Amino acid sequence: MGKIDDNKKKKKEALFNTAYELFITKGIHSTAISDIVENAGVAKGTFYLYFKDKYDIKNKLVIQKTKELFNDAGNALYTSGAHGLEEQLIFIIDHVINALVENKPLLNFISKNLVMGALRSTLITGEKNDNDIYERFQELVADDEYQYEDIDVMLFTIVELAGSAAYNSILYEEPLPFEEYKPFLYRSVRLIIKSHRAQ
Amino acid sequence: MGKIDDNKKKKKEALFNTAYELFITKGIHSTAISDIVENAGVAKGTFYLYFKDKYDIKNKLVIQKTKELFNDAGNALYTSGAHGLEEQLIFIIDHVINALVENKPLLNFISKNLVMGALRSTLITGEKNDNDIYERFQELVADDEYQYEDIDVMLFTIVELAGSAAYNSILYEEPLPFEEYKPFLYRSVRLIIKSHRAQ
Amino acid sequence: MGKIDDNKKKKKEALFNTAYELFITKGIHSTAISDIVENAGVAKGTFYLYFKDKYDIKNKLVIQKTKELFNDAGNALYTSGAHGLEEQLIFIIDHVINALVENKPLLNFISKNLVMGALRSTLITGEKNDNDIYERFQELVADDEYQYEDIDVMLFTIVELAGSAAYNSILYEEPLPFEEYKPFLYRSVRLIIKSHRAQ
Amino acid sequence: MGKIDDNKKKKKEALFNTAYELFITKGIHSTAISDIVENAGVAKGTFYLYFKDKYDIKNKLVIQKTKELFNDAGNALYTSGAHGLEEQLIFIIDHVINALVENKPLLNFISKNLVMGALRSTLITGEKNDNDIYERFQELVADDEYQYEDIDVMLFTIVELAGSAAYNSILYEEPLPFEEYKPFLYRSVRLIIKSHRAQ
DNA sequence: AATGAATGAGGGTTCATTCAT
DNA sequence: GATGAATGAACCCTCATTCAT
Repeated sequence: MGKIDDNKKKKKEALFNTAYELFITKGIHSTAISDIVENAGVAKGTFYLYFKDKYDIKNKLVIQKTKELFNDAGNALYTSGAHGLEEQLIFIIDHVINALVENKPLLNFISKNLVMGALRSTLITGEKNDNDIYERFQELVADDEYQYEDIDVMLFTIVELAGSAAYNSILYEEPLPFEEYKPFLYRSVRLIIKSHRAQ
Repeated sequence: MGKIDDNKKKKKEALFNTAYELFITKGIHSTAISDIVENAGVAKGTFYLYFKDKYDIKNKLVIQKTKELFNDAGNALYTSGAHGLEEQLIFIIDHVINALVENKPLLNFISKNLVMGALRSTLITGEKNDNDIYERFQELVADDEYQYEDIDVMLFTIVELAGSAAYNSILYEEPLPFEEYKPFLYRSVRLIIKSHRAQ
Repeated sequence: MGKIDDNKKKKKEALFNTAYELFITKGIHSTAISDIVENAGVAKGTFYLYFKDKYDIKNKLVIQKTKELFNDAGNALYTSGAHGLEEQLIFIIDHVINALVENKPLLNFISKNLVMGALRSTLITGEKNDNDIYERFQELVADDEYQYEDIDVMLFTIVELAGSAAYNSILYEEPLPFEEYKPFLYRSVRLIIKSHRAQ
Repeated sequence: MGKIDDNKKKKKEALFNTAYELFITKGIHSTAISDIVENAGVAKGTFYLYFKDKYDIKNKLVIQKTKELFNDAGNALYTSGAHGLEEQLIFIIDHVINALVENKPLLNFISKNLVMGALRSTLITGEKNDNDIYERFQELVADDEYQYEDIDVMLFTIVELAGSAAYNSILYEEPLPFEEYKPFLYRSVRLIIKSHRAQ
């Protein structure tokens, strides 16, 4: 029983990892399901036991990878000594973006997809995840010395701006190489945060 | 001669228009080149006389449609009575977004692609277009009572934020239906503009 | 023991019923064994304990359903007051066809398959079934005031004609809607019966 | 132009012939489209230029072969010296059935499908075919010394009975080998014909 | 320049069957 | 006997691209 379930998990994991590797190496379009199963060492039919089609596994990967990025940032926050919501959000954004600077294929993969959706997906799926970044955000906001209004709007705006701008800046150096654009981006982020403080 | 050129232009135009219609109706993925040529009333081989492949025509369409959106906004600005860069940029953004609210398939099509890139593409292609929105921006900035620094950065940041946020808000009502999100978005845009004023 | 046998019978029955339901709803071609076992609530491997493959269960169903049709007609005959072989055979044919008119999916399913074969299958399988329609036919013939020659040929000819003609007439209204074709069909059937009377 | 059209016809013909050969050799179910195109010496895609799918080509083959059978019988009728509708129809039925006795795979292929439908399909498609068997029937009826009522019904009934009965009798010797069943069948056919004479 | 028949590699998907548990 | 995860051959069909006309 445990054995079978273990095996199932292992196969799904193998497909997941292999698909990710191929997606970022060859691109989604050029990755065939047959590529995935071959590299994962499972039969073709097995793929369809776990995923509906190529876009199903892609979406699940985007969500997983996005969460990992933010969870890593959340974990790093503990030892960072960042104080106050503003510094903490900047720290998280910065941590995520730095990871993407180091991993451009990943940036290209998650592209501008689903960023905020991915973060909220835990709530939607209902899976309890005590490392959950979305809940962490709420706590950070609650713990700040200031009161904030429309927290979801604030987070959404920051994440969309950072994601969209970083994507172009990192991958295409547009309008500037990211290192040069960074101060502008963070200045905007800080303004957005401040604008959500209850007066 | 002029007639032949006319005919050539007509065929290219037909392919362009047909492709757009199909892309927003059926989606890019589900639109085959054979669909395009059939509906355009030209032969399959003809497609390849004018475009490299499906993605070539797609990219050109995204650029064209983006420019149209901004040019329309730019034209409306003349009769709007909006004064000052802040009001003028808000007017343009608002005009573009309203058009997208009314045309969600178009929003879905240009999605988050190439927004800024499309605007700057005139410079890249070198085609002189005296209606050019990018130049218009420069003029608006120059004419304002304030001085601005890092104008490209400012425009980029605004356009990326507005594009990315509007996309989610209009199509998925995430985090709020657009009408409710709008005040927040415009508040952020104004902050970004102000932050680029030379002190 | 009886319980186990009961359980076995129940599973086989469940597969049988489910397969029939799916065959007439989705068609044989579009019904997969996985559909059958899923709906029957048994495991895939269990199917193979009872049937060789999809066509095995299909054939058995056609035979069963055909017999049910004729047995129902035979039972109704008791209370019908039909006298003489001619009226009795017409009664049976009419009863069967009426049932098919009311159940076109069933007509489509048994189609033109195996009609006579199904009726004689009892003899082949050797299963004793005291309600057996084929034996009933023999009795009806024996009890008639006339003597008949080549009884099997007569029954075969009637059943093939009625089955084949009714199929087209009911399902496709070809060459006429069945209600209009019926008098012609029954006239022919009566002629065939009469032609088998020993002169 | 003529060359291209010639070529098209040749390819379609090749597919048609090859499919027929394979259908009667291996069976429809076991014949893959890839088998057909391979043997026909054309590319896979070419198949779909001419036929929707396997069942499209099958249906067209059944119609074609059925027509050929009846047209051959119709042609033989000219030199047969058969006089009167009764003899003529018996001649045609007999000619067709003899051909099927000699070609059991063909009998198995057209099975009980579409018999009457195939004969009437010319009328439906509107293709003018001066050899058309359905029109020939009308003429034979018109030329007979008797008047007939409900001619379509008569032809339909005869063809369905003959087709259905011959199928079982020839292929399965059920209820008798065909040579022995034949007299019974033809007796029934004659009765049906006579029953349609205007009194 | 324009055509459109032909190509055939390649993709996605299904599903009967097996077999370790 | 019963299970159901895994298999992988098989199949259908699409479609970008070519090229003779």
